[in-house]
Amino acid sequence: MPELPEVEATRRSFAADIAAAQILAVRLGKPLRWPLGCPPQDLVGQTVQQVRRRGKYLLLDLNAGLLLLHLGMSGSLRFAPSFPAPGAHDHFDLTTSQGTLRLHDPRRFGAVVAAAGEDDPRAQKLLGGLGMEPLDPASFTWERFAAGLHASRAPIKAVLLAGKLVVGVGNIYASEVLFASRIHPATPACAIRPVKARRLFAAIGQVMARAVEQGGTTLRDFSNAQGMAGHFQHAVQVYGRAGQPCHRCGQPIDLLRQGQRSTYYCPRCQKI
DNA sequence: CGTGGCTCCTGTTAGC
DNA sequence: TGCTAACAGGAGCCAC
Repeated sequence: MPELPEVEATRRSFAADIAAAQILAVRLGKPLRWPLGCPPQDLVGQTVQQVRRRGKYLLLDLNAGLLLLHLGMSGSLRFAPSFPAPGAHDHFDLTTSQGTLRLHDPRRFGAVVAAAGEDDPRAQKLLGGLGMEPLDPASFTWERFAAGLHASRAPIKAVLLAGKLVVGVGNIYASEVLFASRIHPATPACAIRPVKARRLFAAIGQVMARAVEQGGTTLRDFSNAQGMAGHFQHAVQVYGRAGQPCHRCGQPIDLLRQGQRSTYYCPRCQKI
């Protein structure tokens, strides 16, 4: 579910509400992808200073540490004054003086990890190799992007998903930005012509920004921490549209599988 | 070292 | 209707 726009929409939907809140209790459900890494009691009494995002990770800055949250494939957060008893897929509750943050994650690919700070090896292991932030002009520059493309012979779709060059682009948005820039998903990154590379660079920034404005994409069940669905699914051009006509040329959208993931593209508009 | 494949887990859907 | 298999929005790890 959650790619950068969904994670950012989630962040914005509760960051102000939880700021300066004191942690009163921590409840863990079934194991997530990684263990929390400290006794839950160690978090009690700490204060949540702010909520940041790095790639698809949410970073809760505590007065004496850092809490990293990842929503994996099926995770979602909710922030509310109180909750009913936890259901089978509610695996983490952070009760604070200003409300409770609850992680719901049926597939449990998500994670909550405590670290001393961003330089803590536990945090570095997760954040260390991450690429540029597409919504941050200071980070996401054409020069670095072009150099990154030049350095890889892997299919551009795989390069986008890997998150080493640019973060936050998942399976939905990879299809969308490649369609927007008219690049075939299997094109080796280093073989993309400058004109198309320029278009891709621009499309990543624009599509991600637009999707955040729209509150993310709700294909099935995504909602932000206030329970509100996103709207970007109405702007989706190719993802999930196999067999339906291309919005640009009318040709049926096709689907190809790359590394167990499907990519949607227009065979006429997106040539290698 | 770069690259591609496998894997974790559970719910939903397509197909017989 | 019921069973089975394929597939799903992520990404670390392991072999080549």
